[in-house]
Amino acid sequence: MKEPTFPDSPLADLCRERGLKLTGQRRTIAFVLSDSDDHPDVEELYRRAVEVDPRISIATVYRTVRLFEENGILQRRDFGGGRARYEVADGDHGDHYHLIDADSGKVIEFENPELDALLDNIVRGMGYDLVTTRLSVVGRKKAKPR
Amino acid sequence: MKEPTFPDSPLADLCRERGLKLTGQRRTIAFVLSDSDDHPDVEELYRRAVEVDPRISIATVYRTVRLFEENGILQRRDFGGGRARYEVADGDHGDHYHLIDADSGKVIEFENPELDALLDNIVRGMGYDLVTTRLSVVGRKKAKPR
DNA sequence: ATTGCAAATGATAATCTTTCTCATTAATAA
DNA sequence: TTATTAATGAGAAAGATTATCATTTGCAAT
Ligand SMILES: [Mn+2]
Ligand SMILES: [Mn+2]
Ligand SMILES: [Zn+2]
Ligand SMILES: [Zn+2]
Repeated sequence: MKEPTFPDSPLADLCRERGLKLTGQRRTIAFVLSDSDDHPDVEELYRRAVEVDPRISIATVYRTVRLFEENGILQRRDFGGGRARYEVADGDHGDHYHLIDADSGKVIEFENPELDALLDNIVRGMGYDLVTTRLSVVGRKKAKPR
Repeated sequence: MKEPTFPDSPLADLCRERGLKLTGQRRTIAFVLSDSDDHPDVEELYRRAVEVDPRISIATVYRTVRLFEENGILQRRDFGGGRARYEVADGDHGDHYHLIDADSGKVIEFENPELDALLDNIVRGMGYDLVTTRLSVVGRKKAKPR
């Protein structure tokens, strides 16, 4: 029974700070997430987690992403493939949006303070406070103008 | 066998124009859709369709919304309740966005040319042509300032 | 108006993602 | 170290959507 050994990730610390029980599986999933800079779905997270510690079930991955999301540790994204995708909340960079390449499916992140402000103003103008923005744009690469 | 009788809807005409076979069921679903000004999901469309003509199955509603969407007659929306919702493409009003009331779930439509332009510019600035914008904002009604 | 045929439909099975159940295991605090 | 309480694993169940296939129907050509 070889316990996998790896350092506690920033997310594992966050988990502890929120008073959540830090189990081996959560430590593993937190490690995998901290190590990712893309937007994996649950199946992909499971694949990565199993590589770190085979003693993990997909049910636990589902449970853990839900728990982390409820605690503001993870953000759930919907890029329209039928499965939820996840990324660390407030990673290095702050709030951001996503551009999806129509042909390759590649996800490109971007920030835009003007967009932040405009959305906030629009919603305020309608008598509401902005709670969540769900925005992704699909684009097709322009042919280089010769 | 009483055939339900109702006029051909604008969507039924569109269906014919695209060369799609205009079956009784499609005529009914088109009628129901033309008659709706909200964002029904498939179950709700089925309920409304059955009221017009009981000889219809939910499988056909699923097939028809897919067909209509593939042919640009309908737009599919995702407001995050797990089921797809539909509305007529290019109805009376042009492109628009959706504000969802966080407490009631009510969907409020809005247009904003400045937002249209900004998104277009952002995407273009990243070397892409804008194909689709998927945007909905969740907001909470502001307490009236006393 | 009839006929023929490809396409659509109804009923239901299958699929896919996510959640639930429950017996077993493990994390934390005393 | 032990006791307690929550988490886990494996698989069943749920919910939405698509697929299957025998039967029906729209419609174009007679
Ligand atoms: Mn920003
Ligand atoms: Mn979705
Ligand atoms: Zn991102
Ligand atoms: Zn709308």
